Amino acid sequence: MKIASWNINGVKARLETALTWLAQAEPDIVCLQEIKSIDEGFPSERFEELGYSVALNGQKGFNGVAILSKHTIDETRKGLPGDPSDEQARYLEAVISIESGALRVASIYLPNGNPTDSDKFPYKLAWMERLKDHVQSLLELEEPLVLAGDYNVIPQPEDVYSPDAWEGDALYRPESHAKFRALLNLGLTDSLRACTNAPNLYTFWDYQAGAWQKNNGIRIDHLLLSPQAADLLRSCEIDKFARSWEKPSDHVPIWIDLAA
DNA sequence: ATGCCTTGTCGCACAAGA
Repeated sequence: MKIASWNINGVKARLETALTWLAQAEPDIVCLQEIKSIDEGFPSERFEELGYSVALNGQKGFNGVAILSKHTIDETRKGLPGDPSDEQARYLEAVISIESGALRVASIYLPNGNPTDSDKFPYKLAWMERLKDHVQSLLELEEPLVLAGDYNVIPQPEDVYSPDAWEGDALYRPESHAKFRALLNLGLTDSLRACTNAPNLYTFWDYQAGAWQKNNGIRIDHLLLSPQAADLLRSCEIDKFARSWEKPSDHVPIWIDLAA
């Protein structure tokens, strides 16, 4: 069971690139972020032609998350509980039928939070608190759970080309680290770190300043697992090659293989 | 130094991203 996460930075601009990667990588389930489209504008047919069912939580112009699955999607949840006034489309959860039972998957686009002196930073921290509360309730189900997405958090110094350059940034602030650790401390496993402690493994390279050419990357896309999912983890890989393609997203796909 | 790209929006520049 191959499960991927990919911030595609616009589904319309990235459609052919995404289809090419899907045909080649053949993931069972894909969590997409930043589709930048309303549900009605999402080219679902193109993905259905490849055998995927599509679940969406779209938004006009910004944000927007999706889940593609070759297995049946039984139910979905759009948005995190805890703030009815939050209209940003950043969370989608699906229960997917697999041979061994049910697998719960979430596609997460955690707020960036910059600039940190604006209301965007407290929004990020509050969103992380809501995510933690919701995940805590999901863990009580004691089922395989995969929380996949763009977390906009650089977990550790070894996850960034130059920690000094990110000092003070919302992706690297102590408050962001504390919230991310609190989430992990519920009992989640960071898939990549369960498979390797190698430094300088990145999932994002800025379009600007030759970041890709200089390998000035950061690791901010993560697949976090419940204990029942972590027990099934076989491998975790980053498809770095996708960043060198024409018209690339600034993020690349990261995926896990589960023994399920 | 928030820019040096890239995307989407009814755009003829701008916000947002990270």
